[in-house]
Amino acid sequence: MSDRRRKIDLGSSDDNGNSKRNKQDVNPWTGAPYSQRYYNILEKRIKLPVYQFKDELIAKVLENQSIVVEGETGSGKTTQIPQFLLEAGLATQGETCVACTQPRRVAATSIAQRVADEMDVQLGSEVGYTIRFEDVSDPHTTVLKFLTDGMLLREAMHDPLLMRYSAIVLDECHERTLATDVIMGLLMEILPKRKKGSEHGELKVVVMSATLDAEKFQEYFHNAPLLKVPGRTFPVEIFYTAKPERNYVEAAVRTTLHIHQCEAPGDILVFLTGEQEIEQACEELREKSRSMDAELVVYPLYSSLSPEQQRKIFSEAPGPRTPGGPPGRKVVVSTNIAETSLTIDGIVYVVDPGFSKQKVYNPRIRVESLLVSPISRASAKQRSGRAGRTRPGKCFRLYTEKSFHDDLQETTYPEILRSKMSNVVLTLKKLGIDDLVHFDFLDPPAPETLMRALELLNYLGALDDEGEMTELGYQMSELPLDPQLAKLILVSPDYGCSSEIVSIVASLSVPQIFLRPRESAKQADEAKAQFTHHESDHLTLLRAYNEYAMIPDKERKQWCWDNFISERSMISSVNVRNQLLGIMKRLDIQVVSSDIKGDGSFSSVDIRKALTAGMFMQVAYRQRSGEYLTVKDNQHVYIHPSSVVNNRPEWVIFEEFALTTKNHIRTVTVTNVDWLVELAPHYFDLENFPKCEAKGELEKAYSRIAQSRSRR
DNA sequence: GAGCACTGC
Repeated sequence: MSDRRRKIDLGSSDDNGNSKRNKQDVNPWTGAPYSQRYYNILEKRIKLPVYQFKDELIAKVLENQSIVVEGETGSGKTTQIPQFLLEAGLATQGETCVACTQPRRVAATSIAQRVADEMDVQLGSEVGYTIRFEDVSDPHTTVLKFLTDGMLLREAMHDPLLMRYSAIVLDECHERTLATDVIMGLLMEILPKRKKGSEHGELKVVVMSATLDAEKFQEYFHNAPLLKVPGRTFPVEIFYTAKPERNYVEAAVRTTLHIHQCEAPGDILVFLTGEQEIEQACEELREKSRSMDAELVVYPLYSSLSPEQQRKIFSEAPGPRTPGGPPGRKVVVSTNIAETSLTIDGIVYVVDPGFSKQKVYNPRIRVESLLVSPISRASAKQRSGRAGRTRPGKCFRLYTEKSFHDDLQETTYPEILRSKMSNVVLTLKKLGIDDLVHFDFLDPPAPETLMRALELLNYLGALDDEGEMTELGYQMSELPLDPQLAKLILVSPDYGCSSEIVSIVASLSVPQIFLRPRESAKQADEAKAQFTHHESDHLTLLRAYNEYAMIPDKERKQWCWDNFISERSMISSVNVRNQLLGIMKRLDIQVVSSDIKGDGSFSSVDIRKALTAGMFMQVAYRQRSGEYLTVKDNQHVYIHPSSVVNNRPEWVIFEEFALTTKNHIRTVTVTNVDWLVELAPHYFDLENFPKCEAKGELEKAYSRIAQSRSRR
């Protein structure tokens, strides 16, 4: 063992962590001597649990094409393992580099910065990152690159064997994001083509996961060896309720107040499922704690809060109300965002009612929706872990121990089993995967879900009847959008309004632009009324976008505030629009506008026609009874009350089908039956059409068109 | 007449 170790250990310090000032004091990547800061950080790095496993990891990586690393929080795996791969000699400056994927952008950027510091190099030169809108890396010098999993997938579309990489570290695999799952499937195709000694050179893969799934990953990667790295966290004592709770919000409030009164000092984190629930619980907590001896400061936390509101959760807990009195306490009431994306140090108590909102997909009616569902045991463990980051903590689970073991699933259903596949299928087709049925997914989606995706892509013209990708399909795959929106962009020049359509599409790809805080709902509605175009929510969005774009930069913040418009969303829609324009230029798609006067005016008819040409699969028709039915699927739907379209038109196209108390269609635009049969006759082919009132109207439209043609 | 968990390109 020791012999082999010496050969591969290229370490820059001895085993005691004492860096000897010798020739190894020169940074091999830059040729410059190491700074004092490097040695200071090195001392801490050596103490990380993962450091003990450095030689073992390097040996395993050199011997195997894939390995699995199971490491708990606090092990240091994310920052150290990519560096160990560099020490193993896997990267060659200017030729190949090591990639490390992250599910979230902030993680990719902040870890890159940390590792650049540890390696004593400039961020963007030897160590870099790539996320959407931002590439801080250099093909000539970068040897280690952090990137989002979605970004690696994009890169693969133009580099199908991932030739620029010699090793790929997939981090946070246990989260099973859609992109991570697709990349893993893709690696199953790539790895046999990039074995040791092959013409393309070897590609190494390190799959990193926080426990639980390690065996499944090992088996999937053809019995890859496992390296287990312990974490470094504090013990968390778990409590269960004796009986099931009927109302979990009420139980969460009660438990929190109980902790506040009876437990030693330390902050509390409460998990609930959504904004409304959280605001309600916060109000009750404030109300009921007012008369208590110790102060309780309550912060809500969910993603649609502004960054400054989110930052408040990091403020210190308050002191005693009166000198010598009991110290105050902080409680954060949060969605799942605090389970993975946001870490709050100093949490000692966690209250876990055991629910979260999860996306579900119903392929039969082609609808994705959010459902409050029980969490998995893995999630429950992750939540309780949030109590032990700085010292020993306690977690109060508001369900019985029996329920934890018998009712909860082991792990959360991976996203790939809960999503529409249309975008994934388009991407895989672009990557040259022809046989989707036999594509080696870790968890294969339901065949019906894949069928739905193929059907949609065929109707959109992205795939021909043999399932081969068309020229249009190639262009669609280049656009980072859902296939329908991509199609919409590609047809829009035919209607002379691609400039407007890009603005609309950009506005649709960001979170809600029109804000409506409960306490000022009326003012918000009045503000939105200025932008209203009665035939269309899409055109209402366009008006808001156009006005925003015409305002000088320094007035925009105030304008957003005055008009109840989300500044964050507006800024990101401008970014998205610019990215889309860049891709359109590359694809040679014309940018034309119906705004002849240049004052932000537009042609409603042309734009609504373009929308109809792109979104013909999402149409609803008003029955004589007054109810709307979706065309073909015959689902009862209601126009969402937030829509500006309130005169109950006969035909509408819609962006989104939201299942809540009722089946709502949101973001709708008035269309008409003549356009439908003119623009999408292949979809409205009456031979394969369920009998319904809409069918009669379509028949009439077809004969009208036939008559006018014969008259001509 | 309303309730969009969270990411990502």
